[in-house]
Amino acid sequence: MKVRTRFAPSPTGYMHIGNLRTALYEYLIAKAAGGDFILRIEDTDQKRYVEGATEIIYNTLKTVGMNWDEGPDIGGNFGPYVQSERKPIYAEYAHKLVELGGAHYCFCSKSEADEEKNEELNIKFKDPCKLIPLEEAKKRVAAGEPYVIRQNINKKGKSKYHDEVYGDIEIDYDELDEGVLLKSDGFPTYNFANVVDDHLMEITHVVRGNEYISSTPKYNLIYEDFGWEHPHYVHVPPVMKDAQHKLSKRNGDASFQDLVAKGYLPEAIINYIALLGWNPGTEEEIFSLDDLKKIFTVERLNRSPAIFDITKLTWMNGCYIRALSPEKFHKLASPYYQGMPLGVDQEALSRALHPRVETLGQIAEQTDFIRQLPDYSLDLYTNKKMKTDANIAKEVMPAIKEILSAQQDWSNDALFESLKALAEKLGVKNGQVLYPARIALSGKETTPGGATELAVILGKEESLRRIDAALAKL
RNA sequence: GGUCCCAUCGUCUAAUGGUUAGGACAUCACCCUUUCACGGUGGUAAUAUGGGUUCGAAUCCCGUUGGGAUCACCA
Repeated sequence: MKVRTRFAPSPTGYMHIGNLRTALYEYLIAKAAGGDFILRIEDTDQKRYVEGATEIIYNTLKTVGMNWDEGPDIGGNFGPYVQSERKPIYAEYAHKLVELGGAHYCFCSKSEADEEKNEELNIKFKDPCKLIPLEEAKKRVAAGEPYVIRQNINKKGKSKYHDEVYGDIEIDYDELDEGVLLKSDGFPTYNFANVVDDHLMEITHVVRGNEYISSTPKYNLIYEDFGWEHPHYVHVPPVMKDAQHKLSKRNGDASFQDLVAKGYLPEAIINYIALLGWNPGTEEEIFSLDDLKKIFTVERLNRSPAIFDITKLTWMNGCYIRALSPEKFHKLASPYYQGMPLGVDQEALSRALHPRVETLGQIAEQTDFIRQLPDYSLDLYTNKKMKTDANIAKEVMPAIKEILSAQQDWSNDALFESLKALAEKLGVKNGQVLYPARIALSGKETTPGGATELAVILGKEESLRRIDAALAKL
C-alpha cells in the first residue's frame, strides 16, 4: 500500500514554524517511502477565514521545495481538496453515521448545552436529545428545525491505540465528549471532517500535533462505526517559544515569512526545524531536503517539546551563507545595496561581507558607514593592542594621504604593500598606520574588513575624501 | 479538577542495563590576524527528586515534584 500523508492547514494567514515542521515531517514520511504528499485546506470555520491565506501556504511550501502531489491547485483523484467544497460529502456521511448508530440529531441550542456543563465538578454535557427516537428526530429535521449531529459514545472501558511516536495510548471512553460532528450551518467540525477526508483520501499516516492524542479515540470510534480501517498515527510534540509557551501568532513569534524577511535562507530554516524534535542518530547536522528524504525515519522522532532557539538557527544560517558561491552570495546581498554611492565596489563589498554575516539582514548594520561617514569620536583612534591613539593618527595621516593620492594600483594587495612600506619608512608598527586609516575610512570601531579592504570598497575618490575629513578632524 | 503526555549541560540532542554521560549552538580562554568576523585549539556546563529491581540504572518499576495538553457548533 502506497504511503500517503497530508498537510491540512487552516487558512489563517500565517505559516507558523510548528506547522511548517509538521508539514515537513509529513512530507518526509511520504517521500522516504516513495509515497504521496497531499495538500488539503481545512476551511470549515467560516469565521476564521483570511483572504490570501492559501497563497501564503502555497508560496511557503514551494519556497522550501516541499512539492505536493495532490492539492486544490493541481487536483488529483481524491478531490476536491478544499473542505468547504466538500460540504455535501460530510452531510451525507454524517447522516449515514446516525443511521449506523454512531451519532444522533441534537436540537439543543448552544447555550443550553453550555449551561449543563460544569467543568469544576467535571460534569459533561448529557444530551437529552440522545433519547429522542430516531424516527421522531428525523421528522423534526425534515420539518426544518435547526439541528446539529453529535457523536455517540456508547462504549465503556478503555480505548486503546498505538501511536508511532508515543507508543500505546489508553484512554477511558468516559473521558470522551459527545461532541458536535456537523454544525448547524451544515459544515463539519474538524473532529468529523478529518476522519472522513483522511479515509476518503486514503491517507495512511496521520501526522499532527500531540494535542490530538486524547481525542484520537473519538476518531477511532468513527472509523469503527463506518467499518473503516484507521490510519497510522504520528503525534508530534509542540515547538515552544520557551519552557512554558508554544510558539504562537498571538505572541508575535516569528513565522516562516518573518524569518525569510530577516534574511534567513529557506534551506537553513528547513534544516533547523527538521532537527527540532528529530535527529539522524549521527553527529551530522547539515542536511538538505533531499538528504532528509533519504535518512528520515519516524523512529527517531522525539516525544518531548523543543524550544525554538533562534541563536542556533542563526548559526546554521551562517553556515548556509558561507557555503554559498561568491556569485550567489553577491546576488542575494545586492538588494541590500540599494542607494549605495556610485563609486562603491559592490563585488568587493560582497567578498568582505560574505564570511561576516549570519543573516542577510545583518548587511544593513555592517554597511551603514558606506552611505555616510559617521560623526565619530577621536577616542576611536585609541587601540591598546595596536598601540595607536589620536596623536599617532594625526602624525601618520598626512603620509597616508600622500601615499594614497599617488597610488595607481587600487587593489587590496597593492594598497597593503604601500601602507606597509609606509609604516616601515616611518619606523612605526603596521597597525599604527592601518588602524588609523581604517578608522578614518569608516568612523566605526568594527568594520567588515581592514583599512585596505575598505579603501577598495569605497573607491579612491571617496577614500581620499574621508582621509581629508580625518585630517580636518584631528 | 478529571484524564493523557513529558522530564540528560542555558538550548537542540546522543547514549535502547556496563561510556571518563558524546556532539552541536551559546559562553569563556588562547592561536591566527589589518579592527571585526571566518578558521583552529582548549575549557566551564546535564541525567529533577525519593524509593525499589539488578553484580551493575540516565536507561526498567513505583511514588513525589515540575511542566505541557485536553475537557468548543476552533482546528
